[in-house]
Amino acid sequence: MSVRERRDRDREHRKQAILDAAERVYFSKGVDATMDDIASAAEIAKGTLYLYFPSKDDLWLSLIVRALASLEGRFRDAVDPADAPPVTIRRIGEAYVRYAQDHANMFRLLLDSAHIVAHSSASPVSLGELARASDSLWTVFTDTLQDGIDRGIFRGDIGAFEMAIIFWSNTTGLLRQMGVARGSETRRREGTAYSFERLDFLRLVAVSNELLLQSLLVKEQPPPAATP
Amino acid sequence: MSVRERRDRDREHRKQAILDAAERVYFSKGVDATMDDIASAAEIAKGTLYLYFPSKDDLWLSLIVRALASLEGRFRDAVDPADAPPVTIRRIGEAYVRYAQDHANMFRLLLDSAHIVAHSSASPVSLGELARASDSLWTVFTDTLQDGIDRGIFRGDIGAFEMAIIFWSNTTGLLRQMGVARGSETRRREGTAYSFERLDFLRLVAVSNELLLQSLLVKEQPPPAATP
Amino acid sequence: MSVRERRDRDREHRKQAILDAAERVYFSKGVDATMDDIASAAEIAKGTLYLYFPSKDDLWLSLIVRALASLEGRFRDAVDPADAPPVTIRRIGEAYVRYAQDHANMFRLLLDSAHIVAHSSASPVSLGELARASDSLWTVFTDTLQDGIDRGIFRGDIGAFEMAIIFWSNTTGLLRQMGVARGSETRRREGTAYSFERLDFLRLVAVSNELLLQSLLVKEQPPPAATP
Amino acid sequence: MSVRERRDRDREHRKQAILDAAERVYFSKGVDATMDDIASAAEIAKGTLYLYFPSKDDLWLSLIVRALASLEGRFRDAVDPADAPPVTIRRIGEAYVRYAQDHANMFRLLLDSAHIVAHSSASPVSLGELARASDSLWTVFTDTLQDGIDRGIFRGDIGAFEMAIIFWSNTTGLLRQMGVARGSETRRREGTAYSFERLDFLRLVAVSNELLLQSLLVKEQPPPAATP
DNA sequence: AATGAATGAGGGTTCATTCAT
DNA sequence: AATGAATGAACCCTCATTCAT
Repeated sequence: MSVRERRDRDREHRKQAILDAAERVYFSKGVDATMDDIASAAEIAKGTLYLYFPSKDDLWLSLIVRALASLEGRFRDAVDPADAPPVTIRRIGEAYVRYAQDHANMFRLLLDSAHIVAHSSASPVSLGELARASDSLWTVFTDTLQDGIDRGIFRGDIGAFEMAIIFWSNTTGLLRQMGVARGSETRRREGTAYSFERLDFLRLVAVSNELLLQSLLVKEQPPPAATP
Repeated sequence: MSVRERRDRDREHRKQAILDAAERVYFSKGVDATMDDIASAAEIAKGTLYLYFPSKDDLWLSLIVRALASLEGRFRDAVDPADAPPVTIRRIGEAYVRYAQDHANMFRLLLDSAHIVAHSSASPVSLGELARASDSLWTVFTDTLQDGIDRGIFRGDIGAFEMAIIFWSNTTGLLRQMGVARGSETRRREGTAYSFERLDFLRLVAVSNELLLQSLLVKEQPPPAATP
Repeated sequence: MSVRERRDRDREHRKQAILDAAERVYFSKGVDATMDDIASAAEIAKGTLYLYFPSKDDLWLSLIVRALASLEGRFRDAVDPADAPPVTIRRIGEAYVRYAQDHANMFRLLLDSAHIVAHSSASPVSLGELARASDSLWTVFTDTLQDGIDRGIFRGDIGAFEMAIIFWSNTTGLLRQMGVARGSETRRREGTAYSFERLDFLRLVAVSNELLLQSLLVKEQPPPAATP
Repeated sequence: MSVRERRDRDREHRKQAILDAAERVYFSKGVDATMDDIASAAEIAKGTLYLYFPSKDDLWLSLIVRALASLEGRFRDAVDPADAPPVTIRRIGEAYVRYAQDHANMFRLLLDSAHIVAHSSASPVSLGELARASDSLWTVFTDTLQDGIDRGIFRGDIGAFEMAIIFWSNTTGLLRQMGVARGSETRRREGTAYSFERLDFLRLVAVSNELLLQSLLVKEQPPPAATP
């Protein structure tokens, strides 16, 4: 049994090492990176890749799953049961932004993931893992929101999952634009009228999330007379 | 002179017909569609494509430009100078959502456009056209917002362009998730805990944009007499 | 009849104009020039080319024929019946060298002609014209040499045609090397030990032809006493 | 270490086998032979070619380099230090002619090489190898001539390299004409007045080289007593 | 388990030639 | 006669995947 476990652990180490290499390669070449690129970055033979991943698409998917898991870790670290739900939501939002900054390439991969998945012919197994990782990530978020609803802090007329999507989409949308802006900084050829790159996206994220958050709070009922 | 004009018009018709074909092909095969695919969809020889577009990348870019232009048309139709700025913003938002529904494939193309541009080696000419189309689109939006700021209806502490980005990112982020959900409806293999596809994204868009809008309005109504 | 003649002359003019264009294009692009290149240099439509030449190969062949004819003109101009054969031979040699200098591109074409002919699928008609032009050119040379042999000035143990080939090959070989050298001047990347380009090829031509010429002369038996 | 050596040797064998195939293909199709032609002649897949040569141009260049090296081998075999320089020059000339006869297709390749190089976009590495092979070949020739000059056997007023070029051009020019003649034998459609193909080119080479050689010898025999 | 040589199906692009106007 | 849009057969090269060692 121990032999079997040992083997499994070694195998897992190898897989992770390959994914590390794939991550580095993704950074410089994006999804167009070839299996040769990955193999040489991992310092193994190309054929060996196929001993650990059934296909290129599955390899990318595994990398996405890993990125989702690490993002989820950040989310979980941001959650403190002692905090009030709105505070936790802010913390998660900040954790997301920090992740996007700290792991710019993995964040880029997550942004690309829908695209990658859509064009991939990965195995059902990998797709299932992806779905599970994705669900698990959303859970952190929705649990907090649901808690807030249950405790009467957030409005009850919008579902927790709907709220989660609003926050997620807003933040991701902004961070994505930020990436586009970054890209255009270096690739720019002709001037455009608007300068994306001078905007302070991170402030925008904070501001817009705060706006959303305020709107989702149950308005503290002011003393009866005060309301018109 | 008439001959020349006639030829130009025919040529433009052909280009549009090719772009129509490319649009259909994009719908089924995405950016990985080949020139062969496009040619046969357009019912012309592959070589003919190169009489109208210098390269595959340029063809995609032209398609993106066309999509941006048609979206801009929708935006402009939604603008009525008689409306108050907040109303116009709502109208534009609704127009965007309708566009995403009516032209799902073109909307998907717009979502992919950053990705496409990033990986393209299109001619500077095409890239310039894209930049122009993009600017032109943003102008509709920012002009309205700026007008609202100037008239004291929107807060003055956030720039019109920043506001535009907030709205754009929020709406686009949600619509993108909606696309992901749609996609997973057909590709789904294993159940996920959350059912994206049952959400009413369009209501989410309306709700979240309304939240943002309310937060951007100048709250305090000046004393009645002060308003001209 | 006059109408017919007129038409023929016009047609010939057109052909020459096209060949002029082809010559210019050949100068800049070599044999890889496309029919589009030639058509646009000639300021006519591509299809029109096919009204004057049955194929691209035939067009190149016609150009070669024209180059041979013009070289032959130079040769004939160099011949003065009053001159002694050795003088004429020198004159022809000089004319050849001058032609190579004055019409570098046409000379290059002649050097390439064997290559072009070998890979061409030109019509028998064009090939026949080429053969005739080539024969005609050689005639100028061989007639002179034969005359010299008949008059006892040149050795009788080598045929006139053989002599012609010796001169031709020697001169052409040197001029060809000169072209290679020229080319390498601009294309050079790494130093080679020998510097072709510093050689005075034209002097080499003169020297080596003179050597050959001297060797072909019947040694004037010196009057026993007078010559040292 | 032995494994590595073994692999290197195998690899070299493969390269040579591919070049052998390319040589055969060149014989029948010239430079226009396609990679498909070469691959099927070598009985390997097309993609495999690219494991051994970075591009088609590089493959042709390698073939040229190999031809130059084998010609150089012939030259070196022809050189016997015991021979007097004029004898060595004759031997080299004969070796050249024999090479042109024994390896007609490789000789044709060498004749085409300037053309090929001019139109190639081969890697600097390949171009460098070509330059080195070319230099090395010329060295055999020029060393002998220089030796003759130093020993007072050849005239001192013409450089060794210039002499080499004279011989080379003369011989190559004749052999080239011979090739043209050969070619026309098979491709001939209409009779030409002169029958190249009946000429004894090899005798012409010998004769003309002898003429050149005689002219380069220092004529005046020093007074009998002075010679050692 | 690991290797890396070999495969071969495409993909984008070019261009000589044709043909309807 | 002249046009130039359209054709489609090639061509070079790439790269995910396989398989003998």
